[in-house]
Amino acid sequence: MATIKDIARESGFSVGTVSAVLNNSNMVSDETREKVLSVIEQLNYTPNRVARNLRKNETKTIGVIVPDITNPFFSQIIRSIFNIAYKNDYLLMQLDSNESQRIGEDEVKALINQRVDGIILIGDIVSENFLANELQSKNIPFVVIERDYTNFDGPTFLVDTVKGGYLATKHLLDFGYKTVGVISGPIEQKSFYSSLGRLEGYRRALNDYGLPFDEQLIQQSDFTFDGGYQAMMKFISTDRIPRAVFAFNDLMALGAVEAIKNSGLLVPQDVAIVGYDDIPEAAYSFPALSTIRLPKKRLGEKAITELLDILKGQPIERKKIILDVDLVVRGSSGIFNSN
Amino acid sequence: MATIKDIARESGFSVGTVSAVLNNSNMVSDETREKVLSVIEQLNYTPNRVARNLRKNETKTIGVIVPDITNPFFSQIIRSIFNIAYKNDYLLMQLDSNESQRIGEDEVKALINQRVDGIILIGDIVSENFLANELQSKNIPFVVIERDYTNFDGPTFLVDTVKGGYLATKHLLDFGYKTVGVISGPIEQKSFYSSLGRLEGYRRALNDYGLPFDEQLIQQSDFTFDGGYQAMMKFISTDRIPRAVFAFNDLMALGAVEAIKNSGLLVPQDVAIVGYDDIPEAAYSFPALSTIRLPKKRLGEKAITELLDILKGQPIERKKIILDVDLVVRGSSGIFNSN
DNA sequence: CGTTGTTTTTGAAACGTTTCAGTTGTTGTT
DNA sequence: AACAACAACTGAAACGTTTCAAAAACAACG
Repeated sequence: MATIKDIARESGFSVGTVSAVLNNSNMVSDETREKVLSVIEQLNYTPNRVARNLRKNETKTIGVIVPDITNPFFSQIIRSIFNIAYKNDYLLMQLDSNESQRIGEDEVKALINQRVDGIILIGDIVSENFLANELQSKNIPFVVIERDYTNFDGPTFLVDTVKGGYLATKHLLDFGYKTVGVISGPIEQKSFYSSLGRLEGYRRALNDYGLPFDEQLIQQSDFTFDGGYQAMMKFISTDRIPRAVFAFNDLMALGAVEAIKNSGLLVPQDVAIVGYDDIPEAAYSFPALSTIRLPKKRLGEKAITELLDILKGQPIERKKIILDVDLVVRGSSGIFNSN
Repeated sequence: MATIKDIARESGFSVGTVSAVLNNSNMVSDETREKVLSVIEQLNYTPNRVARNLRKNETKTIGVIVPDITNPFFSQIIRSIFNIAYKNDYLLMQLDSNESQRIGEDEVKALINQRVDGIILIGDIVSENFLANELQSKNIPFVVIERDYTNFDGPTFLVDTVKGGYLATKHLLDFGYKTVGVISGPIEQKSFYSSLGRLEGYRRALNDYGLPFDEQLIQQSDFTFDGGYQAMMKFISTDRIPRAVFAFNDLMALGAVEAIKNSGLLVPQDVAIVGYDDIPEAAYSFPALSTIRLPKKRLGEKAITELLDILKGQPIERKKIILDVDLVVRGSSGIFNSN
């Protein structure tokens, strides 16, 4: 492959001049520029990014890690990140942590070795400690999406999960249901944005309607289809099946619907269901799933825009951005009133 | 960040020796190795990949381009590629061509500038010409998945689309249906693997059952949910609605199901449906969709394995690998017999 | 026709590695 | 004690750019 030296030799100018042409420096005469460009054309030369990267100490590359690239929720975020990055002449190095923190931390190290210019962590990729020691203290530019680290106050992009929980619950209560079952994800401190927040919203809605919080109505599950199925089955095996159920993600909601159907019951006539995430499946399932829609695209856009700003040298603002959510009403929550 | 020179200075050895330690050369004494490693540990040194890349003229990076990263079909392939690449110390540079050949070709150029070690093209990313002039003639190592270029006989990984079409059609014919409608994608030469092949399988099945091919029963569409909906509506507005329909992908099949339901008809009682791809939605929809399953994971694994072999210096075999498909029977094709 | 100022071009250093010919040190053999 | 053989280490070149001080070329002026 032709190098800048070949261009210099063939065109009769020095490498410095050729480089100036390549970088549109205005310190080069039009005549020279023409000549150099024509030789470049002729030799089909394209600059070696690796060499440039070494010299400029930047790679025009951003690392992105998600827990599961197969999950449409993440791939939609990634797509919006990619589009903006690409427009700004950045490419994405994209890794999948397989939902494992160990792998995730390994991957962050690999990205640092590669000298990516910045990193975007989506979801639960690394531990608080790792974040502090390997990322913050080493001054690696990075932003976080959909994970709220207690001791990190840098750029974080979240979604109003409490409001989401509130909206979903209120929607069901508005039909007149007096008890609303919950199929939650794992409940631990670190998962505030996936479970605790939604649960808080649920409590507030109950409270606003003067209804009591009943521990019995909470089934803890694991965010999978099967998990949702099992959890719903537990409800069904009970003497008092909740007539309305709020599942903390769509996959579990779909599992719950399946369980209801298999038990000879109808959605929403016997049990009304609301999910969370608005994955594409929600629209195709039958009955189509009422759910909470997150601004996935905007989440990605905000995050990459912020990261690019940081890379441009803008000081890092300590901030957590919380985006709004809304309710999407479809068939699964129906209009049946229990009064 | 510490460099190899810092390690050399601190440990009292030369850069050459430090480098030898880093590369596990056996030309260094155990004692020296220990000392060097301890300094590395102490200074928290990690080698700069960019510099190494420049010197070794390799980047340990593979570029992957898909038409739409949001499509689970592609993201599943990518995941299997990623896993194997990562195990072999390669990272993925992943781009999305937005279904546009112009963008796809642009992206390939960007990857070449970045000096990725190899490229994987999934689906219809670049034109035949571009493939020949920018990839083949420049000796860039690459493999192709799910696109059959007529003039390219290098490593290509396909799926037996004719068999897929045959299986889907035969499945419907086995219920006793005498006419099977088709909702195809765009029919053009380049799209052999998406439409023409399936159509060929369809014809063969009809033929085996002594049934005539009827042009009227083919609705050309565009692989989207809406397209499937519209196409089915056209069938329905006809005097003779086909009692069985084979849609060339699951998205169109789901759209068709929606159209049928909205017309007050039932699946599969009134119209039986078979799709193609086996996307996750197929399992969650109601009724769950019978479809043709492609070995997505194996497709990715075979492709990346081959590419890695090429990068290891193995001669490029001129070959097209065609993987097998199978039929997944679910509710949408039912067991209703029209006899 | 010198002087000054401005524009354009040059040449070499630098980025952080790997590689390899050459040097030094050690051990063994005669 | 001289030499050979081998092991361990060194030092500098090389990878292909960008950057920048310095040189060269040109223009304008008195």
